Amino acid sequence: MQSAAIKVSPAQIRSYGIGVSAGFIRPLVTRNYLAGTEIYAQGELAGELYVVEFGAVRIHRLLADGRRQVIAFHLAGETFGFESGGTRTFFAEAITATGIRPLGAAAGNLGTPELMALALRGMLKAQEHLLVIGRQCARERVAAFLLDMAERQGDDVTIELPMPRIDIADYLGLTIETVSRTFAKMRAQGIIELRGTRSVTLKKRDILTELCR
Amino acid sequence: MQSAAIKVSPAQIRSYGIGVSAGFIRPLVTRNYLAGTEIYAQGELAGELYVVEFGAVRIHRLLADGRRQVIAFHLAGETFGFESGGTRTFFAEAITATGIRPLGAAAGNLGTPELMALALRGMLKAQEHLLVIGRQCARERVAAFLLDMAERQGDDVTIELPMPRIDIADYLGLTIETVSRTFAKMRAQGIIELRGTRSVTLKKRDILTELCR
DNA sequence: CGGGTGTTTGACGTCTGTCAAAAAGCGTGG
DNA sequence: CCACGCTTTTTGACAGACGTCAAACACCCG
Repeated sequence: MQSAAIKVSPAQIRSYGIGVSAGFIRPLVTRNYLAGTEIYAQGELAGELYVVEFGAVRIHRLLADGRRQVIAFHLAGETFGFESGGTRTFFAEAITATGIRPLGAAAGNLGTPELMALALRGMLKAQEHLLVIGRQCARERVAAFLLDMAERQGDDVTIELPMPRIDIADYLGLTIETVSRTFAKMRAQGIIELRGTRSVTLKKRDILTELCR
Repeated sequence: MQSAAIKVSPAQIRSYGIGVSAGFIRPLVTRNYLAGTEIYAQGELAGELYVVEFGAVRIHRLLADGRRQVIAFHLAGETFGFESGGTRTFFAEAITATGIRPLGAAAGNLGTPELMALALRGMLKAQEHLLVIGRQCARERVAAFLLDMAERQGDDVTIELPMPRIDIADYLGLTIETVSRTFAKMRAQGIIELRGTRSVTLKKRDILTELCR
């Protein structure tokens, strides 16, 4: 369980403990997933919406020959699981050790205005991502990704990437090699700093911003 | 007005007539737009949702240097104008002579379950389009586009493309030249037939389907 | 201190983009 | 109804960014 690629807080450990030990018949509030495990699969009956308690989730889809597109990443506090129709259209997997909490609402029913807003926000994100993937070069795509991750982590200068390079590549419509080379070039130019492979410090945010115009 | 690139039915002419001649103070039910005119612009205050009565609408976004991504096309009967937040995130333009009818609902408020379903459907479409743009080659993208257009036109063998090549290119994340070459190759292989530039007959739908796996 | 996964780097190929010009459509006007 | 001119589309030649294949390297965990 501690094989998670990211540090686990005491609260998260506690959550794990509950999930593992307690034997209630009613489902536990938080469900826990190990790194790399499936939350739901394409084709399944659409279930509920979820909030990420800790960890990170990737939503993706596959082509017949294995090509993969990561549709979205979801970090702590974010909601996922919206569907249009009765079945799951995508796969959802835990990237690192992850806890999620089911919302009362079903995937296709937006009961409250808050949920509607979240659904519309999800649509917007997907549509904006279309511009990135459809019309920007590798360097610009990586810049957009880094800025997006930074914004979702409180606009800190140093950000943690919970996902491996291959996920970033599949999210940006690139190959792992291109992502790696782009990171390397940005580092060489002093735009970013890499501490290990999952930690990035944005040294020249203005240049990254400029790349996303 | 007859400069529209697509034939205009008597009902459409009638609608135009009303729009042009009547001087009511209350807004007319159907609003008419000439080919190429703006329906709303990025940055505007988000208004209402619209249903396309006839014609076709493109939703798009621009980068600073003019690169453009077409997010979606909307044909007769389809609803557009969803927004997440108070302002328009994209441009909406009439492709051909187009009539749209405002729904009562505002862009950010999904009053009814029907509207929620439409919003979720829009999200799904955008997410599926991510896979096409992010992971498929030119040939596969064009195949996906043709099948999508066919499905939305009653799965007829012959489909009408209301948009010029440049819109298709910007929708698929390609250049106009690549789209043209891909069409040419498909025609040479007997997969499609082109009658004029806006009319396509799908001769071997199975091959197109196979390309989208 | 290894072994395995994940990442980086290198060499090379190719698909798509770019630039340019010809051809085809389409609307206008004679 | 046909000729003209503009726009859109097609075609061609060439270039470049990114993908592919392969190997070295780093990191993580036992």
